[in-house]
Amino acid sequence: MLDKRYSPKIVEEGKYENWKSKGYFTAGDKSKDPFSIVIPPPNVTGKLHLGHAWDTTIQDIIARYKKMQGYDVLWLPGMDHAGIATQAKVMAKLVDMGIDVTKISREEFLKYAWAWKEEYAENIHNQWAKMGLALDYTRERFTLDEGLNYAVRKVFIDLYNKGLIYQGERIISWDPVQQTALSNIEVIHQDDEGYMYYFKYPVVDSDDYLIVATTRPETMFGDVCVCVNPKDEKYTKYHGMKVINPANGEALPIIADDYVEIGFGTGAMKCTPAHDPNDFIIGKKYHLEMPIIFNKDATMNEKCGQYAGLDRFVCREKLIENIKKDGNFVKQEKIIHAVGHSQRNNCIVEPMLSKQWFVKMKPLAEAAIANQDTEMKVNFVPARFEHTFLQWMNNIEDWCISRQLWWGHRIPAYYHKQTGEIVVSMDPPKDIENYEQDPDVLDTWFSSGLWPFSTMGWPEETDDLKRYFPTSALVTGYDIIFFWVSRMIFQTLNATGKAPFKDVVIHGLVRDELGRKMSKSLGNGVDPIDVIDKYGVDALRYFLTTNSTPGQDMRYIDEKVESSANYLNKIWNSARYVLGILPENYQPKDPSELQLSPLDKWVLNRLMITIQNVTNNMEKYDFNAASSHLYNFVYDDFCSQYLEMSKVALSSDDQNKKEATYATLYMCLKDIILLIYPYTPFIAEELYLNLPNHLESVMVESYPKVYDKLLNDESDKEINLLFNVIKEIRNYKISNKLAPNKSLDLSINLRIKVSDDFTVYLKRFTFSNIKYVGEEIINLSGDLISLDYCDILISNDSDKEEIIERIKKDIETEQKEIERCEKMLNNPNFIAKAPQEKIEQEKAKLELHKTNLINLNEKLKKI
RNA sequence: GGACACUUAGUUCAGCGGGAGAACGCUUCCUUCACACGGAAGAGGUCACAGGUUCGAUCCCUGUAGUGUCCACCA
Repeated sequence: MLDKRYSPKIVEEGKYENWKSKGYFTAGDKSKDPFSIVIPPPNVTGKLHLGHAWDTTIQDIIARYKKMQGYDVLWLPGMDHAGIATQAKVMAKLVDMGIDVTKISREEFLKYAWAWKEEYAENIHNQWAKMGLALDYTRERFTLDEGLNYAVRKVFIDLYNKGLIYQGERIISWDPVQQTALSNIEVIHQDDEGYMYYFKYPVVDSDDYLIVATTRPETMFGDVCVCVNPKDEKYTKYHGMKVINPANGEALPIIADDYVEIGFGTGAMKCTPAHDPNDFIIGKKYHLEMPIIFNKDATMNEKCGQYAGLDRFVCREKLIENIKKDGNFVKQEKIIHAVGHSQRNNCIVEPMLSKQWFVKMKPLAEAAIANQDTEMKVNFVPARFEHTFLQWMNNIEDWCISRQLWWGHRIPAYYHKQTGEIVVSMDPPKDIENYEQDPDVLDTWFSSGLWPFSTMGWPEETDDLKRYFPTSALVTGYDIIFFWVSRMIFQTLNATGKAPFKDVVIHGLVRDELGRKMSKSLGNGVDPIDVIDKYGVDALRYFLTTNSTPGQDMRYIDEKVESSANYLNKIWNSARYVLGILPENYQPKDPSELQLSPLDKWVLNRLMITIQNVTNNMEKYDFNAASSHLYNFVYDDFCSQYLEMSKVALSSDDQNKKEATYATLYMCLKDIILLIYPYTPFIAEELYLNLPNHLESVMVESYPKVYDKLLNDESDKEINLLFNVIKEIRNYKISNKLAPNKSLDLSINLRIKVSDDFTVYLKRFTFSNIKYVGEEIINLSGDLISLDYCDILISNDSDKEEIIERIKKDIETEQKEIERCEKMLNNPNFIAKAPQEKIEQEKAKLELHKTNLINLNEKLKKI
């Protein structure tokens, strides 16, 4: 017997461990069709947040649903080493421990980093278990493990040999805190307040000067020329002359190039090729020098004279002071401009000329774009995110993949100590003592881009690779379409010739109650574990996956989790009731072979429609829509109507009626449990195991099917009428200020055939005394209620005033409806152009409302 | 400067070419035999604004305003 209240803690106890130990999560049943998902590997840097909980629950729902449908489901777990993020955290920890990180060796550091990884991996495992995720742990991978490292090297070497990876000196974004290069998308452009400074650049051998503007005066030490537009008449006379750099007194040539826009700013632009991407292009074009003026920590280097060693921003202030003293300062204006910040530590990044490894993106991007017109097309859900992907692919620049870090995949390039010759190969050169390996590691996203196939053993033709790759679906947030989804697509196409997955299911972000992003600095984050402690994991899962439409953000609202828990309690109690009703050792029977009452037929039809609707929406990954169909069935059809009304049949002596009711109750309850199960596996398992005649676990059940035999709406007319009559009578009592259980005498005129049960139910649920049922009304004195298929005369001797008011109100409503119908039907265009079906509908409505009006008027007369 | 989303009940959100929905909150009534984490009844919305297409628009199209997100090297 179930407890009176659903208590999540008791229900959850031990279930996950049991499922895991029984091997339900392990893929490999060759008799079935495969279905595979790889988890977006979480970073080993911290706790999982609500976003992870959402993302993984969606996957869990898909995995459990597909397994019930008879697929051999592989959901492959794993984690990401998360290069910069992890290295920064480990370094910080070492500093806390009092270790001098400037003296630590690469090998020592990696030892600490691996220990860190072990610790955090355990946290993540615990959280996955709490969430109830059906992950196949026998196939778990880590982006830095040996097999994946092999795949990474293989891809790197292949791309290198194809000429798609090259080493080059280019302007990259430099993170001076981590002291590493970053890729473009690791830089976040933020609108910051700043100043535009205007300085005089005196013209050599002249009293004239040019005015040049800049937001970063400290880069003036790297200036190599001043550019003007050749057509700019203001400056024609200076072509071929030189100006003095007010920062260091050096003479700079004036170069005329139409890159400079006339009329923009002062029309004269300073050019710093080593520290600005545009200036770099000019520098290359004119073969200018490209002096680098920063140290790796973004302090000024020896090229900056008296400013050497200063922080860049301190230098800026001092330099401005000195230029003012020299009389070359013109003005400064406050401006808002986009400044690049490191995604990881928010420091201001510095564009810097640097030798790095790059992936040549154009050919890879073109292949990925072209693939969208083939049968291997990646199907984005919702579809609009395909545009996001294509747009990025169409505008992509080469990808800087080398990072000056230790924690990551070491680049398989070796430099000859004497000749400098580069060898890129899987294994170190034989005479390794003459070589030095590139100290850099690869961007984290380089290895995560291989995740869908590297996890399955590629480049070996493993059984898993053959069976589960390409994967069936991928679930992730829209915020990492660029970082990850796109890269998986072009990397996988390039390495395997196949697209990595069929469907990409994109969800939004979890926000706080006020719609703000959850962040550490705001302190508005919600820990999933706290929510689970309060409401249970099933309520959290249900809340997360049913409260937003696909691709849209969601707010975390505590009350909504609570209401999810209430829903589960409702299901719990309906199950408690049904299980209490069913005879001991009940053997389920096929309802279609029993003598079903109209009520049984009605609810089974509703159930079939519900299964259909839920399944259709599950297929579309629309969990909000799917769940609301089930929700409505549970509350309205099953609990409010069928459960209550079935009590009549159960109290009768008719054994056939009872059997039909048992079978119907059993089927409804079981299917509700199975339909809710992918969302809320713990409570579903608990209830399932309490069902008579159950299998060893809900995890080996199959998904409910629609039985055509049970799908018919014959009984709908009668049952809907019954509900309407009951509702009318209840309303009647309220508007006549009668007690709900007050007995009333009724005379009923029915215009459709109904079963004998009709009056039985009616009596019981309205406490009525039914005097007459037939095709006309006997003459009781009282009030007439007219419905679609029947009229009811209620004897009543209470206050007439209120009744008259009510009838008048009803008449008004009917008149309005008639007016609406007539307006439509009198419109010749409507008759000519609207579909016939619609016209018939309106005609029927008009007739009905007219009849109602006549009846109401009669009623009014009688009073 | 581009792109995408959003604007519907007090709040959070669904929905849809043909009489506006849910949850929470609110009002009234009910401890009745699954559930008071419940039941019954109810109040509450010119579906942002303006045009257009259509027999018919909250829904489709265009524009406007507001909100949010992403992308973008402009000195």
